[in-house]
Amino acid sequence: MTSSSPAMTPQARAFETMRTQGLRLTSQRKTITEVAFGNREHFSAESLLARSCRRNAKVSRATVYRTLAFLVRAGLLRQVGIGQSSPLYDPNFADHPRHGHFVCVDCHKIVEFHDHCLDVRESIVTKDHGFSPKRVNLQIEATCDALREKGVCPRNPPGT
Amino acid sequence: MTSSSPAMTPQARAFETMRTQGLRLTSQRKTITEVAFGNREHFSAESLLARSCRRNAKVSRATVYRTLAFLVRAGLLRQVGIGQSSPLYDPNFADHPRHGHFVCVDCHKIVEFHDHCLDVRESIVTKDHGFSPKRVNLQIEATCDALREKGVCPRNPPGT
DNA sequence: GTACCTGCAAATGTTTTGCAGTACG
DNA sequence: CGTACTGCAAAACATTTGCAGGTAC
Repeated sequence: MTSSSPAMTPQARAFETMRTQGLRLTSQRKTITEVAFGNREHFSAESLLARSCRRNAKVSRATVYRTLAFLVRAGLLRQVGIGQSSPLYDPNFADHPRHGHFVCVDCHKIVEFHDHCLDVRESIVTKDHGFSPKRVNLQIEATCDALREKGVCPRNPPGT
Repeated sequence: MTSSSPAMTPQARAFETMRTQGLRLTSQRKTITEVAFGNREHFSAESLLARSCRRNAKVSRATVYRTLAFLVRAGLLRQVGIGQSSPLYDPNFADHPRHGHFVCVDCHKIVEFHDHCLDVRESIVTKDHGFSPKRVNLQIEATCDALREKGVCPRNPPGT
């Protein structure tokens, strides 16, 4: 297992890719990458900067943007346009490239999901149109059933 | 057929909605709406401004943005984040709310498609997660089979 | 006639870039 | 040690907004 195998963490794959491309593993890139993949939450460039600075004072906005661009180019991160003013980044993309997103219209939470039947059908439809699918981006805006029926959203309990 | 029936054109529905909401039908709103729904191509705010100005000199950037926001709010237009710097707007959304987009990685063309099986499966998966789907956004980045096999993309013939 | 709408230009917010200094390998 | 990388601050964009004047109804 030398090069970027799927068994490696996205973080490790990022460092590996930097090494392979002859890019220097600076303390800034290390911090930003660790923070980006430090949890499974989607994040904005600005929040990544804030959290990176908290861990390593020597991180600037410019370097955050430059490192984000690298991670996206490397296929380890994806931008998801969830309709906000600024885009969010999805740290789970490398491990689960085919997952989609529910965006709850009620509580604005983002829930990830994956369905094999959808994958298959998407592939068939794409082929039928003379294409071969490379990357799929599926986002479903939806309302919360529990909230409508019981008045409470299980993902967003009252008193929060 | 009084209020916004599906049989009306999106343009007519836009004017109808303005009237219903007590908004004034100014020459600027008229021009911008007509240009937006004037063909089936996706467009950016900037290109909408340019084309609107060509038809009616008295159209400003601010009014274009304000009118775009209205048309999106009214459900007649949708923003599609096709990865560009600025978002594109989809004039076919009102007539075909469930269609998805192929984005050709080779020629960068956008091709619309619709598949009923996908609709059904999306709905089931959404329900399984405790949601009710309201709006679906599916974007598939793909390569052109004909280009790979024959060296020519039928949507983008050589000499273009 | 008047409230709503528009254009202008400035403000805002986000991302990019040029450059001089810094530090990785 | 040299070259790639960084921080800074300015630039480049995209979009929004306040306000004075214009216009649909």
